[in-house]
Amino acid sequence: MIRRIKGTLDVFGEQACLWRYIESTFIETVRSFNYREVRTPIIEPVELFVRSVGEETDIVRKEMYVFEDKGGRRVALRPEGTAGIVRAYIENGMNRFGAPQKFFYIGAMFRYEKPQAGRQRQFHQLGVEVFGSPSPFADVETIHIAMKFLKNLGLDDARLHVNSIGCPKCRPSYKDALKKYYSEYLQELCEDCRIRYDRNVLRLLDCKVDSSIAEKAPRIQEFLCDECREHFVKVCKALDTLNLKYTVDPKLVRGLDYYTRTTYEIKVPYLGAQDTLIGGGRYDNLVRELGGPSTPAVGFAGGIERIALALEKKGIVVPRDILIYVATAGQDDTYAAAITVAETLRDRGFCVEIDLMERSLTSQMRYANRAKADYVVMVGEDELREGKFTLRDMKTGEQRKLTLHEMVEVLEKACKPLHGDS
RNA sequence: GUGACUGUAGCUCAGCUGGUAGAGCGCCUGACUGUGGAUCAGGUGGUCGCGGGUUCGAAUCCCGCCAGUCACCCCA
Repeated sequence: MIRRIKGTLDVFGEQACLWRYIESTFIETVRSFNYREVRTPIIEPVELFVRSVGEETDIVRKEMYVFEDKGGRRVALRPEGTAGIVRAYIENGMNRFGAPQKFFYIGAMFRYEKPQAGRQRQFHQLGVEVFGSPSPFADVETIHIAMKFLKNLGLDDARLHVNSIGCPKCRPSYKDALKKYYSEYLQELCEDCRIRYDRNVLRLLDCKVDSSIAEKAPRIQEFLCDECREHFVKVCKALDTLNLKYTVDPKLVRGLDYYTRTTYEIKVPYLGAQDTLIGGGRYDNLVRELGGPSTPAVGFAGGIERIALALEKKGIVVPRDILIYVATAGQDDTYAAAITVAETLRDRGFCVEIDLMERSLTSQMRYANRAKADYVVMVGEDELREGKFTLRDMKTGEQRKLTLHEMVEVLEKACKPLHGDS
């Protein structure tokens, strides 16, 4: 038996419905803010990620799928979405359309990691990117979208954590201060932390082995330059205006090098170690660093698998279409009539199933019940003779004989509350 | 990449100290020659994750591999 590659997922049935529900809720939400879709390639030059995500990050150092194509090009499966979109923005000269430019995307990402629940090698992200606005209102709009999206899904218990990690002007002085502080504790640090000390000082803050040293470490807020501090204050104020609850988390450091100023994460308290549903932040220098015009930007990415897990954990179910099963009882001529009935109902927008197994009426009823059909229409000899069909409400067991026209009317009336008002 | 645990029917699991497999649920059919959910009867279903070793004999013991789960690393 050929089996799927480690860390990949086959998704179908109920679960696929859940994914589609997540995606369509996301699209609905971003459309209401007038964001436009962007689709970029899954394969990109390795160099793109080395220069954007960062040479020293784990993503680039050990998690990237890299190969050489037949033309000798060094190719990577994208480990995240932002880099490709920034590349596309520059390559297509999107800045000529003015600012801001607001995009959303949905797609597969790849990272070679040890899989566990909520962490796949092929995983799926949805996200937004805003180009051209240096304003804290842009940061907050992306957060607003993220929170509203989760709320629309029913995840109103998601918790927002925000921080500012400064800019190239003020961050170095903070890093120096951290190094100075930690240099006195080098002996007490865990093995990983000694590596972090040299490679990425900021990461020392969220060590899980021993947090007591980090507790007393200098806080970045005290090192922010005036511009960064003001920016952060405005972000917090705007969040208050929108009534979005948040926690300022000075230890919130993100793993990608391109972030400046605002960083944020949205977590849910019941998913174990993989509890971050959405992560994002501002990246004011990335467009320029990749060769484009100096363009501030901000965005987030959310993990579809994790959001799906959260919804499952909370027992949130996807609203289902009304299902009508057309059952045949009798000979071949009833089947012909049943098809016509089914098709008429489909043309009216209903979701209609008909027997494909040539089973007995009893079996068809069993099937309809199992498929959670809301109504069964029975088409048999009697119905053909009378020109009226039997409509059975599977919930109440009530049934009546109706002409096709009457049946459509009854069903449309009955389904209206479930389809919403229109 | 590191550590720990797990892997028996579609699903949840039982199978004691080695004697080549069971239950519940599900699914199919019937009781019910035009009616689902309840009940009853029958039926379908498994190279015991894969490979090797020990043994007269392995689902059971040993080793390796694969996959999953949990934590770390990191992140969505």
